[in-house]
Amino acid sequence: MVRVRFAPSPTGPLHIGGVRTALYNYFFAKKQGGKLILRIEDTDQTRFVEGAEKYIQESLKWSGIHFDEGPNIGGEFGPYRQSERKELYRQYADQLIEDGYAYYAFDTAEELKALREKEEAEGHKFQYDSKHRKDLNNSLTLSKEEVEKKIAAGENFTIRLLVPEDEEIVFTDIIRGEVKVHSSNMDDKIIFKSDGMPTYHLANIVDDHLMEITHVIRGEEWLPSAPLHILLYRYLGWDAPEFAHLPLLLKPDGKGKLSKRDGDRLGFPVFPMEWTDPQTNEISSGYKESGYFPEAFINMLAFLGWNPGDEREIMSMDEMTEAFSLDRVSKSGARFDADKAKWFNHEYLQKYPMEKLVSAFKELLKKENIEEVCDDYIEKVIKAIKDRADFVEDFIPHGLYFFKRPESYDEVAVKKHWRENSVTNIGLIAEEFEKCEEWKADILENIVKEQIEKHEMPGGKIFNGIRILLVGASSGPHLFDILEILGKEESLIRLKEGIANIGQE
RNA sequence: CGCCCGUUCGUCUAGUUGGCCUAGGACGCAAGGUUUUCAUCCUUGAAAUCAGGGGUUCGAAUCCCCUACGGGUGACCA
Repeated sequence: MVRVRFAPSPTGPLHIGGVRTALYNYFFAKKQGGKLILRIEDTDQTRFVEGAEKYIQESLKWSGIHFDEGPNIGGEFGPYRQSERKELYRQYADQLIEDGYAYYAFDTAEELKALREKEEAEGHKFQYDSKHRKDLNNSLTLSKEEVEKKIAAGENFTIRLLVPEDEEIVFTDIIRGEVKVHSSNMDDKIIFKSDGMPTYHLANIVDDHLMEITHVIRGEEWLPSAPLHILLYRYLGWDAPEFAHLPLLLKPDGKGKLSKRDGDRLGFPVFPMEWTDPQTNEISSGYKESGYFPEAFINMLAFLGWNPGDEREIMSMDEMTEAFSLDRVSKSGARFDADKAKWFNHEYLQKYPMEKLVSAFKELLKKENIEEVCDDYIEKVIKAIKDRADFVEDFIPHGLYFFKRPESYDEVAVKKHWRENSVTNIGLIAEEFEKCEEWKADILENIVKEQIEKHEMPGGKIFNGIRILLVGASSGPHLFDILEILGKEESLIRLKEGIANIGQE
């Protein structure tokens, strides 16, 4: 049975790169009939952010990524918050010390910082590794008695992994193939902090093992520490899971991975939902609030680094799950494209259930103080305008005139299309409209065309003139569809009022 | 700077067992059409000498090596 996990740290809002990682884990688990676990990695108390965990859970839920186990869900392998598993980790660190794979280190953070700065000033780099550990303050250099004394005296200590001096660490990444790192390039990472908490590295390995995780699918930024994790599994005597390191999501412009700042700078959301920073009250926009459908958002995100291998692009969660495979994930980072994101939403909007669109549009109209419009009418309007909308919110700029007579007429359009004889010509057409018994688009079209021919009117100016009177601008769907939807009475009022208004100018 | 990972149209990518690739699709862009608008729709087009250079081979985007460039990482953070 395949078991995978998504393990975010609640240090702020989850950004879309994280959502994508969760998504691929979800696809992988569902495809294999396995389980998806949510684990909160909150071993750093200093970076705790109020509301972040709740935000993460809600965002994932909105995105349609559902977990089989996790905090607030439960499961046999809980608790699923590392802060609640605190007591578990120490024994494994102790076991590593006993087996000679780890050691106590008494150097303070300040001492190490000073050392690092001094070495760097001289042009060297400092690493707590096989070269330096014998000169530092730890249980490898101190006598057993001294170590015991220090610990008994309550002196702060950390536990570091004893990395072998000369060994090639090799592992296979599902996406990248064989990855090799020489141990001489690795440092003796702290696995247990002086505050009594494990570091990510230890907690991660212990939990993945205890929770019987079979595949670790995470971002590429973890690739450099994977050899360390391999070592940890080996020293603890456990089988390592398989690894897959996902390519990063890059900034739309320039260089580097997508970051929090990019969204506001370039005008698109970097987060699934809106987030208010509890410290600064700074607001970061979200896909949800920007009008994206979760289905479109997820579809767009999935295609940043993966594709089904055929030419499908619009795919449901189920279709993508069915088609998903880790060996179809690309190796290189994907640059986020805001235009394509909009396109995805546009495609979903076209197929969205009409009754949902109607109620969403109704909400928007309410804000414009337009109420008590029947659903039938709203539906007709949506059908006429939705193909040119990317978001439900676009219905307002594209369709408000169906509910509200124009209060002014676009100057540029009037100048371009309104002629002195427009008053007479459109007046004639309006008279013919009065006689019309069956108010249908094609019939109205015939009436207009007959009149144009009969009186040798300039066609383009007539069409556009009528459009301006009805809409207030020279845009919108087919003219005769507008007339039909508006209905005879309203159309005639707009024509007459409009002729009076513009004609006087 | 060290180590690791990567490099096909502006962007996302197809191409994964070398020949069907004079490199395909999508977004975006441009032009034309829908003898009326338009932010829709349709058609067409421009757009990658497959980072560069060496090999291997009858044949390489696909295999190997080098270089360049890009990215990640280098905390008692995850």
